[in-house]
Amino acid sequence: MSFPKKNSGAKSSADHAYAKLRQMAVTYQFRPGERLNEVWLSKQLKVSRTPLREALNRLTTEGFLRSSRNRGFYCRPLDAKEIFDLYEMRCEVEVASVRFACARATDEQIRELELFSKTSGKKRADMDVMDQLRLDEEFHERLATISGNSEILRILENVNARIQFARWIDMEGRLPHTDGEHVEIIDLLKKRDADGCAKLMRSHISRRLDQIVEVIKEGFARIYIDSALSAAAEGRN
Amino acid sequence: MSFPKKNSGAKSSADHAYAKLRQMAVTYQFRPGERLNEVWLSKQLKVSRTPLREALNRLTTEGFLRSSRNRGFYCRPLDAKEIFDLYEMRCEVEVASVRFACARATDEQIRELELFSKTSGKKRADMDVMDQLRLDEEFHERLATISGNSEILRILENVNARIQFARWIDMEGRLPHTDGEHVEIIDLLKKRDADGCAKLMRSHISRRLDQIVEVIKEGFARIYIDSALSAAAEGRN
DNA sequence: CCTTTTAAAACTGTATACACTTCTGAACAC
DNA sequence: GTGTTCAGAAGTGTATACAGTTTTAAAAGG
Repeated sequence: MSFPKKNSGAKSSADHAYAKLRQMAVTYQFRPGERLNEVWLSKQLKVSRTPLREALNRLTTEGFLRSSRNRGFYCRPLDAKEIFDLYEMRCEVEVASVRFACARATDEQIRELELFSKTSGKKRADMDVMDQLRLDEEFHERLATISGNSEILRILENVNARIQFARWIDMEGRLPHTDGEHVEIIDLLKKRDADGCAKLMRSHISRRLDQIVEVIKEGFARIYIDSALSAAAEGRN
Repeated sequence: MSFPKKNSGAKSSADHAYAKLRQMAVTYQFRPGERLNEVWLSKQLKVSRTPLREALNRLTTEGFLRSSRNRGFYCRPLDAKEIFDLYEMRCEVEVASVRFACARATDEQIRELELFSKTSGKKRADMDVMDQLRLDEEFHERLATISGNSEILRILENVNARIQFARWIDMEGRLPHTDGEHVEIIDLLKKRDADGCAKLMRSHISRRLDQIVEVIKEGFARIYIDSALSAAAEGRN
């Protein structure tokens, strides 16, 4: 019974293209619904169409792109309903995550999480919004890790990436009391208070759910106005 | 703003390969850890390696296969921990699903679900275990549909497929009182009793969670004994 | 015997060629 | 002007060729 060993560190063309395209898709550097030209992209990324299409296919099954027969790949729409569904999903996954962590994380693991939270709390002051957001994502993904359920982590990573743009819009200006809530969660984790954790997590996440339509509107403005400006600056169009 | 239209009905080579391979992977027609030879598979499925690899990649990101650089694709292991995580995940997703359905499904949608449940309850008697299992999956996926959250349905479809083999093993012999529980759920749905629904669903799903290790053992036996027999019958090996 | 070496075979990852579909825009009809 | 037709351009889906890696198995050495 020979199970093949894990991948080595070397990065294939397909992985390279995947990483780059994912970053672009997550941040809506493609406009919603925009068709992606494979030949053009393969020139940009300096890979041939075969590994490029591998990356595009992967991103499609992960929900970052869409595809249509004989019409290729295009950017996912910026859809309020979809973002709403993802927020709801995230809420449920996170509640489960923190409950399982209460039941299963070791004291050591909780201490590590606390250390991470404190360290990042200090760095936070001189960071831009996107970096702060990524720090928050990492906190929650570490929590999911110590929940002991790999599938929860898997889903959470996907959902977080797909709502990142909306959260980024939402966070700008209105700087969050994220840190305080993370401290509270850790305190309840230490006490192994699953119900308390769950309740706090639910309110933490679902608080801004009703703002989504507004956020999406602002999101469209960012995508179309910003990219129109930068396109003009680059002399395109 | 031109959003490309949805796919037509015609099936591409890649889709054909995907459907076939998914079926094989779900039911462990590949042995856990077994390497998949692309040239051999492409001959079997009568498609070239390009669409074949597209299908293999998709199945990998969906969790049905694994891959390793320069060593290609191989069957996912039959891993008790993974199945356990998936069962846990399913439980949380289903509880969320039925709660949302309580809050959002129309009376008409609930009636349709009830009709489906009654119809399939009658057919059940003269069906084999796998078909009964698929009927149960369809009930839960219809429920997820009327929960109104597309992401919940998306996850549930993936999880159900990935635990199908384990559930199939688990169901054989011990024929389930699934129908009765579905009726109960529908009754509580009609009363819009979200807490009742959630509680019932949780017990419905998590009941057999502690049996998983046994199920996996039996699963290995099926895979290796059955396929050894069929291989012998075919004169292979 | 068993281990090590190593050269050929097999296989994967990527590039490229080609067939078929969709898109574009000019010519034409009204 | 507006709408229609249709041929060429552009683009996607698939097959195939090729380069580099891994596997195999036979030979060599202990």
